[in-house]
Amino acid sequence: MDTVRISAPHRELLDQVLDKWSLSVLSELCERPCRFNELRRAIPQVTQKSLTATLRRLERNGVVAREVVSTRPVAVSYRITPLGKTLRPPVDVLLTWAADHMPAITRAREAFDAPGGVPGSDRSESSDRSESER
Amino acid sequence: MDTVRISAPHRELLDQVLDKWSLSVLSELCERPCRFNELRRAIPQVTQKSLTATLRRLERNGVVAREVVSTRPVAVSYRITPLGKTLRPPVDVLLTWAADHMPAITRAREAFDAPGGVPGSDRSESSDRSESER
DNA sequence: CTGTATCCGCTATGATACTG
DNA sequence: CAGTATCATAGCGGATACAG
Repeated sequence: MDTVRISAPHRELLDQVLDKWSLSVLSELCERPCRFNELRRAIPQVTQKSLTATLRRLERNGVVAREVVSTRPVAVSYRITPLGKTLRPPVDVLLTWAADHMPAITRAREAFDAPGGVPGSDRSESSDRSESER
Repeated sequence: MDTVRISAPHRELLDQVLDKWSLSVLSELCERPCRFNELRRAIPQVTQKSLTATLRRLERNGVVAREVVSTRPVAVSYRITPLGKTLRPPVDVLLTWAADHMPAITRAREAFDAPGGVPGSDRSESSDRSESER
């Protein structure tokens, strides 16, 4: 009844901000401003290309700011913006959720991926699940 | 300074639960259990294939339950699980954030995508910034 | 009704090389 | 250091056909 009903624009927005690497980057920049390569080191799995793309997207959405220092060689620093900071609590809530329920999720996955030995875990017919769950 | 530091497993988990259609589906199932085609109607943009995939993934992660009623033709009902319900507050916070900051984001995007007429909006050199980080 | 199976094109992503 | 350019590949989403 309550709960904000999701709309297309909302989904699109969250797609931009909560994509594959955004959370990691945001989480990192919330701690301190970072240079490009600092971010790479902090998030080893991301490729240069994807990191660049992510930073651009975040910059475009106004949550991250890019600063170029004209030294030689140039130094570029990324930092969270005020708007970006407002994203912190929601993200934090999310990460907390993830941390809290990780075990349950893992269990659910294992049950689902069950080697087939477990009866009742079958995904076909089962007129109704009156079975004493859990 | 604190903020939960994101880890690979967390990111992977959120990728599964917060993907393109998950929020829409979850948001729908939070309201009431739904049949497959009810969901399709509720989320017109999703294709059958993607909806199936999304439901499977959510089911695997234990946030959605699938119930098959052996009528003829069969009826399948999806509902949110207790675990799935715990996802509600975080998601709600997120959607609220999106709603609240949508205007700011839109403005940021327009500034970024600037037709090139606006000086200073250029993404290259901006020599200032004395620099001294940590 | 509720899917599974295919083909297909687009995009995202990774690996690698090159530039200012 | 901080990217851009390019190529190759993987996976997703769309459309369509078919099945229990």
